[in-house]
Amino acid sequence: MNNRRASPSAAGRYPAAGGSPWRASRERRRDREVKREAVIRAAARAFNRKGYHNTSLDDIAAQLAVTKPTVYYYVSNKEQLLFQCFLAGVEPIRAAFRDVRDLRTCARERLSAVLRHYGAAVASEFGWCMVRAEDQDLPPAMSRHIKALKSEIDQGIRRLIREGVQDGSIQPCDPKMTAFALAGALNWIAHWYRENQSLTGAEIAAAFVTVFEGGLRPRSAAESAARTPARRRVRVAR
Amino acid sequence: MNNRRASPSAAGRYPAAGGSPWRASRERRRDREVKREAVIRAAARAFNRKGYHNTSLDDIAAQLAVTKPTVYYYVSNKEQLLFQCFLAGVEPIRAAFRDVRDLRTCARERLSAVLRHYGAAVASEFGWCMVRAEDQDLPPAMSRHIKALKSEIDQGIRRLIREGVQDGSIQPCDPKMTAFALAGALNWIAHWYRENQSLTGAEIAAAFVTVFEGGLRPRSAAESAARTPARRRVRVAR
DNA sequence: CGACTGTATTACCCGCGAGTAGGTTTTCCT
DNA sequence: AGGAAAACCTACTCGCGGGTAATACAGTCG
Repeated sequence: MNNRRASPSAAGRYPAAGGSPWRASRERRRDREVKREAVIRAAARAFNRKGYHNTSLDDIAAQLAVTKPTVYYYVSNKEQLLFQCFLAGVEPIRAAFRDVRDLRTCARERLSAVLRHYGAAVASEFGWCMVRAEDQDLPPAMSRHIKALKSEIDQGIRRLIREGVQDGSIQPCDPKMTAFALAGALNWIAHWYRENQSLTGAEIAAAFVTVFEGGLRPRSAAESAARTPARRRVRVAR
Repeated sequence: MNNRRASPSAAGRYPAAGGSPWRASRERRRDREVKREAVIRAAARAFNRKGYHNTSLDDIAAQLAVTKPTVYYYVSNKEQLLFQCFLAGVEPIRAAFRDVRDLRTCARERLSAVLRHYGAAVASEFGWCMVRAEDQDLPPAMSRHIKALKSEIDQGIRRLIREGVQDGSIQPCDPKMTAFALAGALNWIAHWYRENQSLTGAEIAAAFVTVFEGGLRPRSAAESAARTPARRRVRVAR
């Protein structure tokens, strides 16, 4: 009765699937790339739902209404599969950095733009894989590659922060720690966000950016008042 | 040559261990609780290093210089082990909420205090387990328990935020999103922090709190200047 | 039509690791 | 001393899941 891991279809049965290039019509056409991408996407969704280790290749195959060897026909192994999901996840973020490079706005605004795209990417179907692809699960070569890409993004954020401090659009701060805080908050979205939620990834990212930019401490007029807050009643009820 | 998962000692060999109640001297004394806690701690460290699924009970046993059945003598199964690590991880956070409850300072300062403890807990040896214990890896009962505790903490943060907005010590904001952002940034520490790093968990948490409180946008005098930043040279070199 | 290529399947192998049965040694108690 | 209980070990079982060998079928091209 404990089916938190294996889907009931794990071994043997291969039931109907969602939207896949195979579906009911038993066409055996020649759209290699399309099908390969469908495999990656199905894997990403499964990893997202149940985690990498709790997802078998049988599960993924079942999602697509095919058998396990078919999956292996399109991808060499499970690690490769995770790796591809990762790449699909980071690409939009790298694109965000490129898009923002030529903007003439202050660094803080460029950073905000990147963070919004970042957040949207993390909430995407590849978000889980991008954010949580553990290097311990992958062979050294892939692990290095992933680390390099992650580092590139981290450095990009730090640089924008440094530029912001220089052009005066960002409060002086430690770029490293600040980058960790920002990226961490956004990465964590992958842990709790599920599709068909009230907010889209972009909206969440926007809300986060507002928090980051403004900070918790009130600004301007209200500030001095808050410095000496009303003596609070200890042990508030409820 | 690919030893990213299995330690060389996985099957058969049980080499010497670090600090454990067993060590070389073959004492078979009656300190049940001490040893049980040692098992939990060893598991936490292993999970932290290699992840839950890449850690076998043989690994944990080897860390303690005992055999797998000995581990089972102190804990019923692997899931229970992860669960215990989780509990050990959350407890300090719950304590932080209790400690702060009677403070007479403004809500923002109470929140900051909680967040500092929170960050320190995440960077502790149980941090990984607390933060990343996936409900998909655990039986429904444990999963529910974990979710309840996590929710309790989330609600605690939201409440402090609401109180802060009310007493004027925190900028008006959406408590839910703000709580997610704060907790996310701190939780993420578990992904990159390793012991014997330059900063302690508490220091990192303090740095984060500073970022959160102040926000990215400059305050006071500098602010108006930053509103119309110097036209930046597009395509900055390097 | 028949051979060839690309696509998918059935039916397997096999190792790893969770979990256990049952025996052995140590310590404690009377 | 001697027996019971606690602590620990050797030596297994067994299923899950990654991966593969061999095969069947479907289009395509000569």
